[in-house]
Amino acid sequence: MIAKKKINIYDVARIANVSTATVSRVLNNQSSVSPETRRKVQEAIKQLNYRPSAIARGLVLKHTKTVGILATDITAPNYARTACAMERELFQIGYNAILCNTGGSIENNKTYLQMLVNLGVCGIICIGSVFKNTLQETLMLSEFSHVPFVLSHCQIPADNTYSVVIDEMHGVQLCVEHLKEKGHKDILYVKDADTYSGERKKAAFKENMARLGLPITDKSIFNTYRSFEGGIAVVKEILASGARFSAIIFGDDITAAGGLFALKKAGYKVPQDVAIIGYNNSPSSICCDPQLTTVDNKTDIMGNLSVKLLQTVIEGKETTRLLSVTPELIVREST
Amino acid sequence: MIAKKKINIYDVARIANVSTATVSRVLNNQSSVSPETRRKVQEAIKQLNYRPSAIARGLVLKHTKTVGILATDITAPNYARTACAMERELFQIGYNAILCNTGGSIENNKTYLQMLVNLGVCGIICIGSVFKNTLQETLMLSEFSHVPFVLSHCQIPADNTYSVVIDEMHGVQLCVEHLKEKGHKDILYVKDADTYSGERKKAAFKENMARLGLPITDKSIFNTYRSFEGGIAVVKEILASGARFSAIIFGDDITAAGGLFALKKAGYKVPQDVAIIGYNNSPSSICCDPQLTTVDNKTDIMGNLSVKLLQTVIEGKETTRLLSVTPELIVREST
DNA sequence: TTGTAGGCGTTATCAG
DNA sequence: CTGATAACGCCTACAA
Repeated sequence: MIAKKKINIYDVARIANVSTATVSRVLNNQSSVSPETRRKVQEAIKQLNYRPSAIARGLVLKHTKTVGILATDITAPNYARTACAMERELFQIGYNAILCNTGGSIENNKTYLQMLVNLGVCGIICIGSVFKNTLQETLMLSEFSHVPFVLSHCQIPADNTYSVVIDEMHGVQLCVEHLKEKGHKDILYVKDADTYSGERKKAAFKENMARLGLPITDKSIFNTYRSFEGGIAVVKEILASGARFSAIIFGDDITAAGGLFALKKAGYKVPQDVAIIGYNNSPSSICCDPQLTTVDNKTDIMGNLSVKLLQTVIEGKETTRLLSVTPELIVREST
Repeated sequence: MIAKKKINIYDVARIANVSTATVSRVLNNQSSVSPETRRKVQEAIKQLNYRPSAIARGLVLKHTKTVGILATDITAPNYARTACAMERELFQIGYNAILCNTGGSIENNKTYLQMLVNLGVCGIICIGSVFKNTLQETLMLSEFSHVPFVLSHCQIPADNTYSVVIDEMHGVQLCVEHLKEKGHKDILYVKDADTYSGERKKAAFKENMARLGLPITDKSIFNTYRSFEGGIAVVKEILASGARFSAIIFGDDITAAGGLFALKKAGYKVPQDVAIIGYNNSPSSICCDPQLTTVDNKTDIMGNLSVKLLQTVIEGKETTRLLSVTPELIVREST
């Protein structure tokens, strides 16, 4: 196949017998062009199957119609769902999404940020509280001061950042309250992520246990890493520790699934002997037997709101700096 | 914060006391520049914290250093993992990935393709056989003929396409053989996707059943939609149909998980009464009780190879049009 | 309403 | 080895 020369605005102008300025006007549908001329131009465009180059346009406008989405790990179901929702929404309003999977290293984060800016993004959305540190130091750089940031699940004090967060402390509160209603007293919490959000959930656990007059000791909180194996490991640790418990809240469904596995192997019946709650309402939570009670993080809403927020900022309108979404407890068989 | 003027190549040239041409040379580290000059320029770059504009560069080079990744649904674990692997690999070799979640509509697909081309991508990777139809008709358009396509899980006859596929027929073969070894005769297959790949898996099932002398009737194959609910529904249908079976192969883990759920509710013991095999080795497969035997699709390898292939094509080197990867059976508790 | 022309930030071609 | 300078494709005053 012969590589045809890329058609440009001059070709269209020539065919339509007008100037490039006029073509540009109908492209960006400005008012000041007569219906007749407009028609001619549109015809030429269609005939040549012309598409304006986003790059050339970007060069003069100082930005391309794109926004960058930074996530540490698209493989995590709730990040994936959030990113998906954002992407969909962005597409609707005519933006391209550049989805980046940073892997979490602070060096990578910076590089990606730099790349995005060089590509002329109109804004950047970061999913997850992992970005707190990177952003904290990076956003001070003047090169980033002109691009608006929307942080999903994270807040930092900088002029050009806007946040939409989920009230995870409330999510944990729901868990504790639910378990108390079910008659549980000895509740354990498994923290499975060393992030800002992980800390907040843990804090919420302590707070609410205290508030409801439930016992909290130095054997009430255990740590592990977010994964099926991490869940197994922490349950072994719990069992070995001799801690009393009739219920465990895990930081994520996949960790809970591992924990459930280990508990069953150890001869415990769930929920009769011990109740279990996961977090994030992932596909895995429904595959467990018993199916996991969990907290839904409203990924779609988070995604949509993030994009809406960014849009109003890009358009220069006045808006709030912070939006907060309320999670929901999904009660299933494990409690 | 005062929005500082974006620093450009002229600023650097001025500070370093050379021409922009020279700056450009050190930027792209061409050989023909004296060590002393190079040093001066690099110093100026660092001093000003200068970053070349990818857009301006793109305008003259006719491409930005980016590649587009098209996927129908990042929410599906194995697409997510594949995309992740690609992204990582791409980043390594200095490319930006523009990850697009098309949702599967043929219209969307086209729009995305167009967007990517307008953004000056160096290549496009499509994940999934869903793109077969879109691409079939779209790639004939001359506007796409200059950009190389790498199709993951898909093949179409066009000059500028290269494929890396997984031998899914072999995957199904492994399932059937494994089941036969375990003494099963009455094996059912559940097709849960109306894609090219879905068809191939079904075909492979028939082929291998016949080859191994196992019975195949009009009640050997059932259809549903890929999801937990789809799995439940199809098992109900199977039960109602009166089909004989001692094992079921599902098109995906999540569907298998639903099927497992329904089977257990109906009083079947797995794997004693009926064996179950899933597909894709997703996190869900490990959360099931019993844990699912499944087929690993080698997402990392698929991702890496796709990128490597694209890279050699972009670099204009000679290469194969087709790469095939072999899946692996992961035997767990459900068989 | 329409056209002319300059500029956006790089790279690449040619001279020196 | 280095420096002018013309593209690249589009937008936008400024003029007509």
